[in-house]
Formats: sequence, structure tokens, C-alpha cells
Amino acid sequence: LREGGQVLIFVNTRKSAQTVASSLSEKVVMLLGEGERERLRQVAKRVEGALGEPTRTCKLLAECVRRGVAFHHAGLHADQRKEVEDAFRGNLLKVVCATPTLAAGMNLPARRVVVRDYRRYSEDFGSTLIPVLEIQQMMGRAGRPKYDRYGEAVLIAKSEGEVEVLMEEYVKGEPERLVSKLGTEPALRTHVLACVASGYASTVGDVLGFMEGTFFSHQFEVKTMKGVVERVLDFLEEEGMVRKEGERLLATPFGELVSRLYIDPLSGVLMREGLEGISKGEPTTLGLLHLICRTPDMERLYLGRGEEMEFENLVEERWKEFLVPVPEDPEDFEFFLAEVKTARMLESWVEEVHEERIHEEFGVGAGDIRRMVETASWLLHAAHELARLLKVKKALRPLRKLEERVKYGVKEELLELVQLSGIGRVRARNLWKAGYKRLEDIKRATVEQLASVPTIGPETAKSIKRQVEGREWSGI
DNA sequence: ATCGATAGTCTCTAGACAGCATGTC
DNA sequence: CTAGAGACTATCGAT
Repeated sequence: LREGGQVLIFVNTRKSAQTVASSLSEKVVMLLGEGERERLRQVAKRVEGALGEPTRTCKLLAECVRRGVAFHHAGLHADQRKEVEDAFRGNLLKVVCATPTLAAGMNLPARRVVVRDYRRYSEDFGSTLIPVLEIQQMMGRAGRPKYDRYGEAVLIAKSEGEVEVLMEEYVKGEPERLVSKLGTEPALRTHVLACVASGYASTVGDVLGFMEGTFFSHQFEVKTMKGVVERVLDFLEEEGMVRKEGERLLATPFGELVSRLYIDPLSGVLMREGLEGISKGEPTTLGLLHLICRTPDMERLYLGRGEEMEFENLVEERWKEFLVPVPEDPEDFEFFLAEVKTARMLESWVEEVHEERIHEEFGVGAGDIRRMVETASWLLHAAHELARLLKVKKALRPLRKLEERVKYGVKEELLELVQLSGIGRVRARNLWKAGYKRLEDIKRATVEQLASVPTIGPETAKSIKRQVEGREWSGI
């Protein structure tokens, strides 16, 4: 750092990224000039205000940034990530401590890279060695073309004895071969169905023929795959996505739709099961959200040990809302609770709970919320299409509305206002509070009146005024 | 009764792709 | 392919 270089540190958890950044910042701050401090204060201010009210994470990040250090992981708000990346590129931040977010894809080099961890926890296997490919990818961030004559990467051994092993394995060692994932059932379900639905394959032989042209068959004998492909086809036939006419394979309308929506066929099956389970009355928000939270395409929140009771109580109170029976088996029930927690988080989002509150209550970062919201709206779209095909009429409007509500994070009453471009959950609520509840109300208002609403400036006022001319709200 | 040092126990853990049609605050 | 950090708790002795 004293020579004007920068350091990128890779660690294996978000928490570590934050702790290391925070403790290093106490040293780094002493190397900063007054000009830099001033500019960093500005970055820190933007980082702190990325959400409305700053969360603990926002405050910690801002504090680090003021001292020339930052942490970076996928839980951060997109704006915060960008601020950190830009300030590091501009040589304003001296140290960035990151999870593997920065290793691949993004171009963010530093003169020196420190790889602190070479193990990472995985749910299936516990603590495992990070692949050579990935460690080398991190080390490959060392050295900025055009700025540095060289780069340095440091891989830290926890003891003297490990030094040689790490050197052989990670520094001199070859990265692992890339391995095709097509051989797994979830992948095969999707692609075998696509083969048939797209009309590419009309017999089992065609499907196997397709497999022969893939990277998978380049690595493994397709023969080993034959059994699995047949099992997958059986599954698809059983679930009514593919039917056989003698030797011929045909996709059913259900199968074609599932394939076009690009959801896991298993998600399609689960959605159908839930939709068909709708008995009397319209499905509720929680019921529909839980339905998509059950699918393998949705990421689920971690259910903490101390949270079980809370969600058990919730299930007891609102069991009528779920579109599938509450599982009896204790292990299945655990999974169910995690699905419910995830659904509850999304429900808070559409009830306009502030992001910082969701962050505190559910233990998800702002970045996580946006990512999950994105996925949820995609799956609600898919569920809506399926409900239309399956003629589950009672679910159509609720799904359509919920998809829009999830996209914007608003209660139903604001759906009309968020149709305007430039108006999201915050501005829509401010307009509503100021008495502008419908497009009609905006039509009647003057630009000056609109501009006096908090978070609405003269430009936005003009823009929405222009938009409402000649526009009618036809409802959802 | 209170404090606090210490050892033992429990809890938790990276990232990101897809539909569709355009842009948040 | 199964670790390590940090929070939490029980225990015990000193005051």
C-alpha cells in the first residue's frame, strides 16, 4: 500500500469479509491523504444511504470506506457494490475484502491478491477444498494491465506443514477438468423435455443421438446415460409432459409450456399440484408465494435454530392458506418451515415493509432481496401461464396481481401508480399519501402540485404528467 | 449475592442462471 | 469432499 498498490483479499464467508475489512481499516486509515479522506467520505455517504434507513451492514461498510477499505459480497445492494467497485478502480479504496463474487466475470484487478481461505463449507459435504480453478481465478486478479509491471498473489497456509501441499496443489497444480453437469437428473429433465418439445427429437433414439453431440458424451460414455434418460422420459410421461405413440415421442401442451417457460419440470409438477389443490375461494398471497417457494427453481432462506418456533406458530395460525398439505414427517416439516420463511419474506416485501426491516428480520442482505424478488416474479409469471393452461380460473387474477406486486414490492392499491415509469414502491407510496391515488388524480393535478410531493422533483412530475395524458388504467 | 475468567457447547456458512419487456429512487 | 469463527452458557472460585 505504501508504494501506491492496492490489495484484494478473498475469504470464504460474508461475515469474514466484513470482519477482516473492519479490522484492516484501522491500519489502512493511517496511510490516507486528506484529499483521499474527503473523497472517501463522499463514497461512504452514498454507500450508507443506498437503502432508505441504513442497516448495520450499511453503517459498517460506510465506516470501513471512510478508512479506505471495503467489503464486497452478494448480500450488498447493487448500488453499494458498484460504489465499491468504482472506488477501487479509481484507486480510492486501498483494500477490498471479498467473497468469490469478484473472482470471475468482473474485471477488478489489484497489484496484490491475498487468498486467505482454501476451504469452504458446503451444505452437502461440509467443509471442502475450494477447486484449484477457482483459487487460480482469484489469484489471476493480481496485476493491473497497463498500471503494474507485475502482480503478486499470496495464498495463506495455516501452518508450516501445509506450505508444500498448497504450493503443489494450487500454485503449480493444474486446474480440474471441467465436468459436464448434464448427467444429473434435474439437468436431464429440462433438456430431454426441451429435445422433445422443440421437435428436435421424436424417438428415444433421437434423444440419445442429441446426447451424443454434447460435452457430456465427450467425457462419458453415452451408454451409461441410457438408463437415466429412460428414467427421465418415464418421469416426463408419468407427469403428462411427454406422451408416447408407439415409438414416437410427443410433448403435451403442458410439457411444451414447461419447456418454454424454462422452469425445471419438477417445478412445473409442483405448481400444477398446488394449483389443482385450490378448493374454495381465491388463493391467498401467502399460499401462492409458498407454492413458488417449494419449487427447486426458488432459492430458500436459511431457517435458524431459534426460528423454528416462530414459523411453527405461523403455520398453525395460517395453515388454511397453504395450497398443499402441511407435511407430517419431521424432516419434511423442517423443509416446509424454510419454504414458509421464504414466502413470509416475500410477503413482507409486497406489504411494503422497508428493505432495512426485512434485512434485520430475515437475515437477508439487500442484494439477496432483489435477487429473490427477481426469481419470484419469474416463477409467478410461470405459475400464471400454467394456471391459464390448466384453466384454474380462480388463480389467474391473484397470480397476475401478485407478479406485479412482487416486481415492485407494493400493496395492491399501488399497482395503478407503479405502472408509470419512474415510479416505484417509494414514490408511489408518497404520491398516495399526498392524495394522488389513481392515474385520474394525477391527470387533475398540476406539475407544480406533483413536484411538491417528497421524492418527486420537477422532472419526474413533468414525466408522469406526460404519461397520464391519454392513458387509462384498465386494471389487472 | 455478584462478578468474571475459563472451558465447553452451539450455531452458522459463496455465488447466480432462467420468462418477458423495459427501466429504480 | 466434514472446518473454524464467534456467540452463548455452565461452572467455579474470589470477593
